[in-house]
Amino acid sequence: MANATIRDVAKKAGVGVATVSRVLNDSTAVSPTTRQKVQTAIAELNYSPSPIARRLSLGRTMTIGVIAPFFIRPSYVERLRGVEAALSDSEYDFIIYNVETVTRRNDCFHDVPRQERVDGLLIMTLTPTDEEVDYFVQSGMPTVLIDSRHHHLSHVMIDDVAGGYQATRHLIDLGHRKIGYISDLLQESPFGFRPVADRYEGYRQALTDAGIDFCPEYHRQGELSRREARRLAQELLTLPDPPTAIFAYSDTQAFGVLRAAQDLGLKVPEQLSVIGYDDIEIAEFLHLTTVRQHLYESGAQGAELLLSEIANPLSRPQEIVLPTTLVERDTTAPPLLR
Amino acid sequence: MANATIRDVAKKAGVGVATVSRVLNDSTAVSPTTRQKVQTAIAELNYSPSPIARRLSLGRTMTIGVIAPFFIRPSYVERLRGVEAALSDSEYDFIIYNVETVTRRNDCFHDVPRQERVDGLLIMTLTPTDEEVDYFVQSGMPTVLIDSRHHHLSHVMIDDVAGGYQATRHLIDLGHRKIGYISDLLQESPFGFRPVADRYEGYRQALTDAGIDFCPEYHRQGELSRREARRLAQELLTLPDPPTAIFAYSDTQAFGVLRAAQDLGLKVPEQLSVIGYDDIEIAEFLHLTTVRQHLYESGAQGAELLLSEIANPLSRPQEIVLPTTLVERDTTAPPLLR
DNA sequence: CTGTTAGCGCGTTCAC
DNA sequence: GTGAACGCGCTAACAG
Repeated sequence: MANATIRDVAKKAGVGVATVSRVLNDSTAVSPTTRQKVQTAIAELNYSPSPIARRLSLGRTMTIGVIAPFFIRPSYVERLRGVEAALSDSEYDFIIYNVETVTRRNDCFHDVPRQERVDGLLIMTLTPTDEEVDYFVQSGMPTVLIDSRHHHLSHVMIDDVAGGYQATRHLIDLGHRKIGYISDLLQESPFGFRPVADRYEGYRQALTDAGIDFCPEYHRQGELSRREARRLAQELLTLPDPPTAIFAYSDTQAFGVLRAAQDLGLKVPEQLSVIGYDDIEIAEFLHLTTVRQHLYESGAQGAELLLSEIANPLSRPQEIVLPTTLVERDTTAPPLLR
Repeated sequence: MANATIRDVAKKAGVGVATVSRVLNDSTAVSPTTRQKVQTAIAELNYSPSPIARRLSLGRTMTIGVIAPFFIRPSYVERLRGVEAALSDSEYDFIIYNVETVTRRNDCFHDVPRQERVDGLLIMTLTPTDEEVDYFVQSGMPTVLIDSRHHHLSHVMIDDVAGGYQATRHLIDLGHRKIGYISDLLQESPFGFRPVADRYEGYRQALTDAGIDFCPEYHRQGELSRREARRLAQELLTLPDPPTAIFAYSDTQAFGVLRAAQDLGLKVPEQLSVIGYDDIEIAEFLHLTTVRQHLYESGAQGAELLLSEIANPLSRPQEIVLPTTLVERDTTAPPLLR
């Protein structure tokens, strides 16, 4: 009973293979009676068409490739979930290319398009160079960027400038004037992460709009980890004139800040306000005020964008910008009066 | 420059397609000079064989399916990471089938094997029924279970009985006699999760071995969520004779217990010891004593088991049992003396 | 409406 | 050693 082919079905139903193919893809009209015959034959043989043969014949792989540094940060899982949901309704499978090194990144960008393994590419956070984008375009590979941006490619962005602004603004509205910012490394992001520069820009802008001078000493950068953030926060908080509030680039880093405050015996939010970014699951548990990104949506919308691009290859690059949401919890409050 | 085929290469090198195929798969001996010709032709044409055509011809899909409720619990991501690592060295791709409902579970179990989409199946935590296992076997589909068990299928298990025992034993060794257990729903696990029953068994066994009577009142079950665990812990802690220590089925639930203690003004670990299970990332941050599972390894070893099973279909089912590790942090201590 | 036939790109017998 | 021809299972013209 292993595997019936379309020919077996055709024979059993007493029709030609093309007819079977027709009822399978209901492309052309088929007379109700023959359709019926074919369908019962299919049922009796427990027939299921071979996707591989179908793909070869169609010249399409019916799968899309998702390239991302998935396992480095919790936020990717949420995005992936959105992708999965959007794709599970379609005929497309997806295969994951996990990137944890620059070498691997380059390999993926170079090999995946030419290997005819996928009909489209979904790239998360990683930003391809102009050269690489040209390569994608020339290969005729539909490509959508999520959480990254390029003018030749459709992309769905989270408005990180606005998010950074929103976080900073919240602190300002509470009355803070001395606002520290602990961010990911701005300069040497080997993968070229957009959000790092964007959130920083939002921070600066909010300061400027409120007439607050930017104090370089209040901006610390370090590897995205709790430990490093804790160290940086410690530096910040032991300054002669320490900030009364700290905005962290990510929730993970915000937790490091919280820890530093705890180490120094500073009460949050009374003596120090802390705001994070991402709204990962634990954030709620720890009552962290943060900025929520709509990660699931970004994945889902990116996948749908790609699907439509595959269906309609000539379309112009589209841009979707997703907003962020301020989630007020218990780690921010007005500063103590002097 | 889109896509050269094997025929183009053959023509350019002035040989037959079979020869090209031979150097591609270095199956049969090819004279060094012709091999050289072919290889330069391949390089000049930037040729890359079509995986799809290859698969059709080979009759193998070169992809394996991974079925799991991935996005429900953080621990699956770690397992998946192990799978990815093991598979990225091989020629196999993998497709994720995410299961969030019982319907979806049944669809996956039924459809995936017959659709000739995959050469092998990796099933995480979900336990197929005997009937379903028969179906897999009859379909000739190599299948490996991770974190689940069946005598007809190879599987890699985490020794949850030992883990439950270990957690409970740790509490006992500290001097506790009144030990509560907050678990996932034991009865109506629609997916048939093994670990639920196993950890419970470990808990009971440790109690018995220490000569402590099992107190049904101390065992509470509820949906695996922080909120529900918090509610259950509250019940436990407001008992006339409350437990001095609580073992939680998962770290997530342990956090709910911690919260309940906080609500009631109970100091941890002085007035209440809490131990979790999983050692998810936040556990370290919150200094939770817990039992670590080797999740990454379970994924990696499962994938390798499957690969070897695909290569050698006649092999007998194998069983791999991975140990657990007690991670002592700051939420457990001896009980207060009366 | 429906059957026949020619590919899709590659592996693989078979003769040479 | 090497090339020609067939087949994997399906779709898409092209005739009827």
